[in-house]
Amino acid sequence: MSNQEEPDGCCSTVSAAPLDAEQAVELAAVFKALGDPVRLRLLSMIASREGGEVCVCELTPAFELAQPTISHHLKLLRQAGLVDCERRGTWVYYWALPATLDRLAGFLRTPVNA
Amino acid sequence: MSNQEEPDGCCSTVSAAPLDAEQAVELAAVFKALGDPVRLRLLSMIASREGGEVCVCELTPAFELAQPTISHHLKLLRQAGLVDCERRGTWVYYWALPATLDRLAGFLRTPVNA
DNA sequence: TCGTTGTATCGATGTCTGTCGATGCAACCT
DNA sequence: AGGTTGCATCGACAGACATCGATACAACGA
Repeated sequence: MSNQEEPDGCCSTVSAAPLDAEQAVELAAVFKALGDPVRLRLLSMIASREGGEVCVCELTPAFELAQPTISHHLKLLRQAGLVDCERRGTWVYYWALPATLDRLAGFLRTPVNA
Repeated sequence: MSNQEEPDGCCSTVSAAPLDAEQAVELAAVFKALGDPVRLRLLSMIASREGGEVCVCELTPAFELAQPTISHHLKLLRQAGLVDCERRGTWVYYWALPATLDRLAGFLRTPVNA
């Protein structure tokens, strides 16, 4: 099989071939989730945590924003497939989904001989 | 010097350390430019072009959108540092700026032993 | 110089988004 | 059971954004 672009579009890159409309909608939705400073900081705080998990009770006080606002941003990150969460007793823990990050990174990476 | 994070923040990654507010604003602005399907397709059409340059006259008819709308999206891509352009006679040519793409890709790339 | 073509800018408009206070739900503690 | 705490959802509102038609500007050709 060709190694330039997968038939199902799983490995296309920005500089390999023009994006079709459907793929563009999917990818843009994820990039849109990264297009806010608060969400970018939230994702970074989650992804850089040693144990891989962060309690919401640590994320909320890190911003000068109301608690519903942080919850809203976390929801958008979750809907974008960038993080996932689980309730454990009283607290809710979030962790990053590296597969989505790597997918975006692979899409943006330009060929070395560009 | 440490190779984990540069002191000026030029090489920080999402999973290396929590992003400070200022860096988050800068990066989010670029991601926001990618958070639209039309802009993502425009960038892909420009970055994947063999000669590296695309005439606007080729980009506009590829969408079912009015000409000012395409011009607006190209302006946003330019302001984000993702593309640049030059007028050459009657036509205007756009090309991608791989440095910005690579910066974003590097930011998103998670460590191999994550 | 005048008309034509390619592209950008302007102004308006409908929709989306970030933010908040109020409220609801889940889990814990006494 | 009742009170408390952590987090999500709801409804509202101001600001931002995508889109368009109209228009302006730049370059070319006759």
